Amino acid sequence: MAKEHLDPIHNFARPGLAVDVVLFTIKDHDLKVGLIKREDDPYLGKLALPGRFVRYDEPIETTAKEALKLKGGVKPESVFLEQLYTFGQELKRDTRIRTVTIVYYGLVESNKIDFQKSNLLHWNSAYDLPPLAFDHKKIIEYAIHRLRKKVQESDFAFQLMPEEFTLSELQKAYEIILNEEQDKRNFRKKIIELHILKDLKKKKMEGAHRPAAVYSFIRNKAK
Amino acid sequence: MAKEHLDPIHNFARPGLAVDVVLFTIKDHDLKVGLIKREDDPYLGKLALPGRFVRYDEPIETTAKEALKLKGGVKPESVFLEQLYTFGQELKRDTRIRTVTIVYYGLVESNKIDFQKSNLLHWNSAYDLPPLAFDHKKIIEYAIHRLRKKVQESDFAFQLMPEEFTLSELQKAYEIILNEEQDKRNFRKKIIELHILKDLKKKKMEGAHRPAAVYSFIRNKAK
DNA sequence: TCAAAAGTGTTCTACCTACACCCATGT
DNA sequence: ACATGGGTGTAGGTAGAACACTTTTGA
Repeated sequence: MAKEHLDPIHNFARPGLAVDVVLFTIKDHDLKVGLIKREDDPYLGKLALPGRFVRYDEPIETTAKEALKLKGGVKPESVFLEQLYTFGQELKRDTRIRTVTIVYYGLVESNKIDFQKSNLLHWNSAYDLPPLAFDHKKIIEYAIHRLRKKVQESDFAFQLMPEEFTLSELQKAYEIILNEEQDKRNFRKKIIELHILKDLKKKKMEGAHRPAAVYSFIRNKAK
Repeated sequence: MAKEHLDPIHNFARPGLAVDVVLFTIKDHDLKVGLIKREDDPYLGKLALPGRFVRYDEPIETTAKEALKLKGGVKPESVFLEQLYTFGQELKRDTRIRTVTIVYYGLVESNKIDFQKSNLLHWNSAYDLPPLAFDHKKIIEYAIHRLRKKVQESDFAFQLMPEEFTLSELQKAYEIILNEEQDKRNFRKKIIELHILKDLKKKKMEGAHRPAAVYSFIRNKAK
């Protein structure tokens, strides 16, 4: 077979390749997503997902972590990250240059975020979004969908819990993500049977009511 | 904020961006995957997934379809296609150039393939793969995993059934994909309750046994 | 003693699994 | 009449959903 069957990779322009990150946390009893204010055209001044172009020698997950660090002021080590989807259908997404975007979504525990210093990210409710740049609103909605699926079929909600917590606190996190109330008894039954909790034999005294048992997770990595 | 915060998209080399396709069909009571023989280094002569570099103005799904057409000799209209994952961690995947690969997987009904003329694709058993180029073996295994999940939680196996078929034929397709036997009564109960089959009120006479009822699918697109 | 959240079991239902025999045909 | 695949129902187990009262504390 002759040369004309080769991909002429050196002979045509390559699209730009970017990574955007949908970063979630739970704060003020709400699911928040970290957004930046764009400083460039197009969509100058609009809120957008933090992102970054993929450098030539950079693994794409590294690009995602760099975007978190540089655009979001968040330490990547404290973030659970998973690839969501790659968007490259709508050629008009970025008017500067034709760009394909690999989107990751992530979870951070809210007390790992410096809400004072890191004024880079605007933490907006994921359930009440203003108009965003590009198709980022659709992307966030898709990320919520995947996050819910993941929470329901695995045991990784602990990504956004502190080291020690009570069952009621864990239940609240589930309720915020799933956006619906959970039955207390069924919830506890389900969680206990996962055998991922360690009873710390401590009580959390808080308020004028019976103190709650304190737990930690046995393992510290999502499966 | 000043210029140094801009992504210097014009100031650094972009990675190459490619699409590979894992194309499945069922033939000879086996799950087959369509592979091409590489005509370039690296891995010259090895079998690999059909793929193509993304052109500057080409939506990525179009790239996948072009790869099917040009590298595989398969009409894209007859293929169900879904994005699988984007691989861009291992920088040594392609020794010519640093490349990120968006992988799609697809299903074709086997009688839409011209096995004579289309000698471009080698239809290898997905369950007994020879050594392949790059990390394509791992990718195919991941695609099988997703295919099984998709088949179990949706009703899209009809993507690889002909227009008219019997319940036993459909069951065989499921068994090949899931790689395990299904109970005949339970299988029929499940399928009937999906209400996606139309009884064509015909009988398929074949062999020395009771003739089978012939069905078609009510809708013709995967959800 | 009251308010407020923690903690705890049982029943019902829906779905999945396992399993065995008769039916219609060609030879 | 027999071999071959087509076609059918029931019983048991499991997982999830609904549901209400007692306990422990601080004020």
